[in-house]
Amino acid sequence: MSREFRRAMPLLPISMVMQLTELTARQIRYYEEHKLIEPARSEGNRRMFSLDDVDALLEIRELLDQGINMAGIKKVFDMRKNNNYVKSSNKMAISDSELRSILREEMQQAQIMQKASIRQGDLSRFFQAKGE
DNA sequence: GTTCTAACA
DNA sequence: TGTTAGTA
Repeated sequence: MSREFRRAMPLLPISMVMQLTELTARQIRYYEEHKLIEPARSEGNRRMFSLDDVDALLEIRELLDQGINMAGIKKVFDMRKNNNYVKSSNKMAISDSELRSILREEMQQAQIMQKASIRQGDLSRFFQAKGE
């Protein structure tokens, strides 16, 4: 119980988190707006991040690198919350089945809006992988 | 000097 | 998202 307590303990200023995650302050604050993380606040209203926050941020960046957008990332996080994700040994940022699930919905939405929403990350490979 | 919010490019 | 303005 002590370990988890410390992981949730707010102690890092945004500058540290920026270096640890390679994310800009703008992005970190933006993700907070979208409830992907909820850092504590110091008396001076300064954000105080816990190791859990950094962990979440690292995963967000992981998904970002894979070409997933905010909407997709939100879905992944919601899925974890609802499915009560395995948090002990599973360090995978995201499973293939999950990824495809997200991607499928993204594709449908993109078609509906007649506007590609996630073309940046060469997502086609996840759908052509059948023949491979 | 660092971080915050808000807002505009 | 980047960046900037005006603060705390």
